[in-house]
Amino acid sequence: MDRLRQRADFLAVANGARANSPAFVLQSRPRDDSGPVRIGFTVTKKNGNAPERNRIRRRLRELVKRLDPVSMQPHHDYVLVGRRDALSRDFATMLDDLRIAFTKPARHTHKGSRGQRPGPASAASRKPD
RNA sequence: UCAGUCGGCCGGACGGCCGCUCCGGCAAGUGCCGAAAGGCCGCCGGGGAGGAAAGUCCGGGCUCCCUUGACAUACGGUGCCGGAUAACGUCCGGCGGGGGCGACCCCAGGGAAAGUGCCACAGAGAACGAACCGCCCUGCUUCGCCUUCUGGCUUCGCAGGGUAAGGGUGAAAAGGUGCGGUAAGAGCGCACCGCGGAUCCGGCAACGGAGCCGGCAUGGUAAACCCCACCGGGAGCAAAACCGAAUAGGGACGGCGUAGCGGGCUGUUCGCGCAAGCGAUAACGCCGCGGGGCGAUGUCAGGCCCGCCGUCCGGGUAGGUUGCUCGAGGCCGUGUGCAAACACGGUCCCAGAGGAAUGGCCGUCACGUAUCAUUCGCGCAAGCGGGUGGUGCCCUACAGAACCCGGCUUACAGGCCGGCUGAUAUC
Repeated sequence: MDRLRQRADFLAVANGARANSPAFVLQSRPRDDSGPVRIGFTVTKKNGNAPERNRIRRRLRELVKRLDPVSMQPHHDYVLVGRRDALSRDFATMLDDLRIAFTKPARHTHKGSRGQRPGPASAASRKPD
């Protein structure tokens, strides 16, 4: 799994499918080549000052690390857009949110319709595998 | 002990699991990604946010541009004196003014006799120095009284003059206080204070002190214009250097071909001319007796230009690499200096990311805080202070390096240390 670094890649993914969650928005886009899954992170300035933005990005990155790689579609690009709730939301709950978000845009990949499914509010803490 | 003041320091600790990034060493398929430049992959060891990394307000280094090297002008900045420094608007030590019992704190602190402007309201008057109420004198008139006198005292008013003591206005009223003086007054005279001048003494200087002289003349405002002195070329690491595609476009050479196809422009007639062209012309052809209609925003032939393939050259973009961390560097010691700081010696290498690493999730402890229980001391009591334990909260404030230094400013939970001052108590 690679990181997304070029600005052009971010712009391309931003036009793809979306899945919303209280702590983040997941954007995705299939690629033509057979490269690995790539993922990038975006936290805008309206989410807080620099230490808070750093913390949001680090928690999101840790979520992706903990997630089983199987749940992601092969040769797709993903972008996680952070929200302010990512600072305080329970980590195990966010992990469930992300797992659900990854299953969602697989059905609507081509239409680009924004699937909207908030994660379960009270999630039992699950073992992160 | 309490209150205060100044300065310095810290800004959670330990552990577990899983990671990120850089450096060094070893290993390394000629492996993977990419057209290339270039990048990625293993193991071991080590480093990895701050006192403000922030605001981007000053000063530098460095890079490029321009030449401006100097002077002048414009613009901007600085503004008591001396020192420190690469430099500064910073720092240190003094001076002057103001505040505080004091330690100590604050100061946009050059020039108002170069010039211009402004000084609201109130007030008579606010700057080529002012008489509103007063006070005083003289003349005239008038009321009353005393009287021997052409005299004296007194009341009202008018006119002329003197006056800055008193009242009133104001942020500020023309030196202040006292004594003398006077019709009443006034630096009119004198003493002290203030102000100004030159002299002398101390100090590198800002400035301070002394006696002498001057009778006071220059009100405030320069964070109003201005004057004086000093300083300043511009842009900034997204600077800049190197490598460098795809695609489009530029140039050179070669190949194929000089034919066909596609696109664009030209396209009438007559005369002269070999032609290039020049001149004339709506003037041509057909139908029609004619008016008129059609050919015609047309077409053929011909001419000119562009388009193919390959190699190379040069410029630019995406992208990549460098710049990128050894520095006016940190720590320790010695010396000089009141100090800021400087010199010498020793020692250490201490973040280098680039959609941006330095972390995520937990556990234990400490700290803080809220509440409950219990206990101790003081007290009649209400209550106050302290200890222990449980639980909850915050599980930490302000805040994230972005080329690098020196400063300034601003933000900051909580805590530690030291100097000094005042008050109280005790000896």
